[in-house]
Amino acid sequence: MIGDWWSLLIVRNALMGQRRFGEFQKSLGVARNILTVRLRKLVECDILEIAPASDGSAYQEYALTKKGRDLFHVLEALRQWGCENFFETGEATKVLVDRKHGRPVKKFELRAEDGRLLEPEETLLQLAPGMPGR
Amino acid sequence: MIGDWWSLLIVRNALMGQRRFGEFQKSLGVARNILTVRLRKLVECDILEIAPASDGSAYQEYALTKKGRDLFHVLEALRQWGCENFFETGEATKVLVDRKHGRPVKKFELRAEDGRLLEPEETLLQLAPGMPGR
DNA sequence: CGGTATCCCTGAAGATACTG
DNA sequence: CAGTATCTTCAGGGATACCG
Repeated sequence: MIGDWWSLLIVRNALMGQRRFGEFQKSLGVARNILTVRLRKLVECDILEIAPASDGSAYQEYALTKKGRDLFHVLEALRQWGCENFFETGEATKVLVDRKHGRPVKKFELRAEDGRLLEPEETLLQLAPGMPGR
Repeated sequence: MIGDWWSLLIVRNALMGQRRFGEFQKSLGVARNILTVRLRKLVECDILEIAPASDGSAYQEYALTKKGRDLFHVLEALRQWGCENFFETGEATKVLVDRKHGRPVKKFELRAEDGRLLEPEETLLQLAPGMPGR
């Protein structure tokens, strides 16, 4: 249900308060057709539910259900794992391996678009260009 | 690092005590070439490390590092999420949606190969045919 | 704004044969 | 037993055009 590229990121952003199609689309940079399918699947799985727009506009919103909010613990465990194991030494590096043979290619640091090295707490939101979840 | 189809399942099985190439291969049913690449990547990421075979055979084993063992918390959060949200009512169902449009196709139950309905604690090991992790 | 429909491409995974 | 090399398939994702 949440093993694909985007679903867990959508849930994460929903936990941060996002509710609208356009919010998810812009914050994640996901293609709109994909987002449509992911949102529908999450609704079908009872992780999100459709709610009337809170701002009175004609559109709908996507709200987390209990099952969806419960995923916080998974996200939090993942976040902690990342923080403890990749930032305690101060190095925010990412391992790159050759896709075919799994051999190391290079390691690079996670930097913001302005070149600044990212702090741990930022990396949940700001990821390297080309990675999902920006 | 662990977002692909197999890596987290390999770590899970490693947490259950598996250490050998062949053990992972048989228990997960993953293609051997893929397993090679995944194991190498996990080693490169410092989640697994290569150790001499404990049984004295000429081969090596894959042992979890601290970073790898720390993933237990992620797996455990995931397991609990699954148990609480999909088994508290007694129904072990899986949602199937159309890949292209995300619309519901059908729901089916998780059954063992003999047709018996699976208990929650079994589903971490026994998944429906066609799913990874068997 | 919030989608839907269509086309295309890539890369993840599988099958299979071979090897030390 | 534990891989490696090669080929193939296919689902996931992206781009784009269109719509109410």
